[in-house]
Amino acid sequence: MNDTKQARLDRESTFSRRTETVLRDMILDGQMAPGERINEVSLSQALGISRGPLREAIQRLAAEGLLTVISHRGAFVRTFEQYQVEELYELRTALECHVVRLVCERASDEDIEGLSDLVRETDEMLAAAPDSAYPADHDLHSRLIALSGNEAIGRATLEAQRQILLARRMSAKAPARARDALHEHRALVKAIQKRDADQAGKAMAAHLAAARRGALEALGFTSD
Amino acid sequence: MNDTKQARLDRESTFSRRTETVLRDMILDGQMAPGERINEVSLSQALGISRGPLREAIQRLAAEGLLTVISHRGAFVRTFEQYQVEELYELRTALECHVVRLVCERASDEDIEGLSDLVRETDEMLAAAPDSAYPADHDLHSRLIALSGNEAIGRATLEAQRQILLARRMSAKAPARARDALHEHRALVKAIQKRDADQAGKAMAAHLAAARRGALEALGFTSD
DNA sequence: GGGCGCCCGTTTGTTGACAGTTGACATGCC
DNA sequence: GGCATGTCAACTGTCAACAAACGGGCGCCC
Repeated sequence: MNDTKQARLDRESTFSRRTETVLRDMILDGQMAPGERINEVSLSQALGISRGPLREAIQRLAAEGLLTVISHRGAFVRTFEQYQVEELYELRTALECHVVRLVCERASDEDIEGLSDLVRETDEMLAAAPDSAYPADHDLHSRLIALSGNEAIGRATLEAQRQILLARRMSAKAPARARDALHEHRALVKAIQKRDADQAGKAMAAHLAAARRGALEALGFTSD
Repeated sequence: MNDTKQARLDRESTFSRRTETVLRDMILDGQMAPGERINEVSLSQALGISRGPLREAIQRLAAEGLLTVISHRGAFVRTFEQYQVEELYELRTALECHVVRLVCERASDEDIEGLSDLVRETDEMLAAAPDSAYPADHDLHSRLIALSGNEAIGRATLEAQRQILLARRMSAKAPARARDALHEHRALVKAIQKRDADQAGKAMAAHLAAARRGALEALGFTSD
């Protein structure tokens, strides 16, 4: 058994920790609607644990920005105003534009080759099933962050991405942006291959701006 | 009683919440050394509460990156490797360089005038007491973040700043960088007054790079 | 003498119960 | 009819006790 697995088991070896990931998945999967209140008694019973570990998990998810806790009233799945969604995309822009600059400076040629492989694979998958959602496990963004090698930026970005994912749960419709996103990704990778940090940063900013427009539109917010 | 105060009272109206801020202050004030373990029983007794609320506060501070919780072993005041400190400064660079660009684009002339007033006041205070520490309540960085008007970026930056503050607790010596920082701040504000986003971003990057060097040196790490 | 395994005190993880607060409903008054 | 007040059930905040896990110390075996 390798260390990573051991460490993961250790990290999950407690009700509180396991509940945290279960709850997070429930929130992000849409099993709990934004604004919905968490009833500690019934949820803890449903999960087969007591209120203590559940409350601890709630505290962590609140610190992560997925729950809003109000004293003596309870924990609610977080809702987002338009300005908050815009702020989150701006946060991602700040972080991920810096990430691609770092990748341009630091990544090996093989790693960058892997990026274009990734885009090509996604292209083929999308050609085979044109209306499918963008395959999450082939996510270019997480790959880029991994290549940047900065765990702190990685955590911050992941948090912002999750909050955006939750915000989009407020709308039923998911805009079919897969093809557009793919084109933007291709342009982004092309800039990285040239190791042109400025151009790569602009490509990322443009990509995120387009994603933001799509999100705001899906949420019924007036996109400027 | 104004709303802000009411909201703050509400937010602090519970042992768990109050303990969170008390504990955070204890950690950042240096009352608890990095690496030190928190004994839940003795600390809860010292605070006059039970272990439940204390544990909840610990969970939130762990999510904030100030504590490290290891299953069945306890919560420890976080320690930092050199690479982690470097990552944090890189994170701040990504965030705060974006912040100053936003300020250049969005801040009013009066707000920018306020920035130079701030630098001037700090200058005078530093001239009166040359060896004093950099006055925290006149912190230019938080002012800039406030002017950017982005709460999400603000929270992320605050978290990074606090982690750096904690990391520096691992070293006794605080480098006397106040005068240098002031000069860098002045250059930064000058660029903002010209609303030159590129130059302001570069000034912020240079300022943070200098701060990073100072921090790494104080921590006894080999600065590259 | 050194290494291995067991045991026990200490500390954390979890539970169930109690107390205080909130929001909603019903009642009474203007 | 509308508004203020009182009451009540439901829920959260807190506590104290129980159970499991960890690690240090001891003795035993080689």
